[in-house]
Amino acid sequence: MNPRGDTWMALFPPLAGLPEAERGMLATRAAAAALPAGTTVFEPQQACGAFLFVTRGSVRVYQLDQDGNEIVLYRLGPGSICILTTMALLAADRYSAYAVTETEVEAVALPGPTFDDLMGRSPRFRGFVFLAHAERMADLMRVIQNVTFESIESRLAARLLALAADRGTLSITHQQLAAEIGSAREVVSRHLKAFERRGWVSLARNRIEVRNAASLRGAAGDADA
Amino acid sequence: MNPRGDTWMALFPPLAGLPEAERGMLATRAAAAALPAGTTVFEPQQACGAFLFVTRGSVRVYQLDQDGNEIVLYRLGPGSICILTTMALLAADRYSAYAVTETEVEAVALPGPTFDDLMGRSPRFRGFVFLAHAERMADLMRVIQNVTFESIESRLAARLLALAADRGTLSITHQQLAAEIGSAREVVSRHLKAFERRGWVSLARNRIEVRNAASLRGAAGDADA
DNA sequence: TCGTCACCGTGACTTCGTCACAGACGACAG
DNA sequence: CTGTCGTCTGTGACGAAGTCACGGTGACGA
Repeated sequence: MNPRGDTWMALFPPLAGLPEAERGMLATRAAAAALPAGTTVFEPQQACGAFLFVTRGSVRVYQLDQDGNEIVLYRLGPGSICILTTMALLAADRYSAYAVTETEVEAVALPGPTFDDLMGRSPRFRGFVFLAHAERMADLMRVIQNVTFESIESRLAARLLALAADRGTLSITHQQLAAEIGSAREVVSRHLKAFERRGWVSLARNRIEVRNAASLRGAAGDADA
Repeated sequence: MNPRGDTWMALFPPLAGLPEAERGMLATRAAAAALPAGTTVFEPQQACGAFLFVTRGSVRVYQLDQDGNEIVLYRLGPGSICILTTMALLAADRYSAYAVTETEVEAVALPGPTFDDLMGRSPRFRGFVFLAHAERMADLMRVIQNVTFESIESRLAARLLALAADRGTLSITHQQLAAEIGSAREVVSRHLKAFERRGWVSLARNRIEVRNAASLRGAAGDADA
């Protein structure tokens, strides 16, 4: 049923301490699923009825307003669970958030009843779920901190570094970058141009190369934490 | 032990469906507490070790940056639970949020072990807790939506209406109002002056009177949702 | 009555968001 | 190879919002 056995559990350190019986439940009741890049995983007024463990790839969760403005709230990678579907599952509430796969994503789905069973049976599993909720809550609070108190320049620098990771170069448009930090394309373009003039990055269509990460880190300051 | 018996549970509709045994646990294990106005309930690096039901009064939860800038995240009133302490209790995570009582507050505290016991025992109680988490998460997403996409004027109008409720007048400084919406005092002062010129409010030291709620509602637009 | 202190008003300036529009690049068909 | 087309990027102009500096003013106690 699960093509990779229960090895996916290794991606979730808090699950390591679960008793064998509960690991067995996870292994036998969970079903793996693969989603191509660009799949809409979640949007308002429509919920997926399972508890999802992400085992590979990346899911971007973002907010939209009615004019199409966008801001990225957080990303889910291997080892994360989708808290929006959990909320929708258990609290029947509705959010104004969207989630889309950025790459091909593999996830393990736990049926609602099994999830609830585990929540009742296992203090450790409860701790795991609460921890995940706490992390997402912290993500949202970080976003609020950034948009409210940090300058565009520092947020942009921080986000460039985060997205480039150690690859040093990234394929992204200015429009997408603006959506990352909840700003406007023109504003991002101007700041990138300024970064380029200072020799911190090189710009080309759809491509940004980080040339001086140290300076960017300095400009990032406290942004993103 | 609990001076008001278990009548406080009536404030939490989702608890109504709990079996008698679980209501009994809540009634006998929970302890009431009263906090004077201005008490710091929560701040980073320091957690209170219990699960809190607010039964009277109002708690303001807000974020600070290092320069003293402030933004209100949400309020807890009668019928709300304090999710930050829950998180701290179960996930041992730390937040950059502060919580302070705005009025005298009465709360019912459930010891950690009893909370965990109930979480394991009662699917309904789990649903209740998840619903509370979902509501706070929705609050944070609303804050993000507002600070990112809404104008100061609409946010200010919306917040004036929310704070004035139906009393029509409120005692608050421009500085506090700025903290409500995460802006600066001067900006708020200027917009209030504009509102006054339009006859929507009257201003005095420490006092704002709403004179034309309909116009304010119009200006609020989609802010606060 | 006189400081003192918090609160409020205002001008000047910077940063950011919005609008309009002009180039520039890449993919692709003919 | 070349023209076309859609997307991406650059830029000026302007309004909205944040920052800084400073002055006025009302409440309140010494």
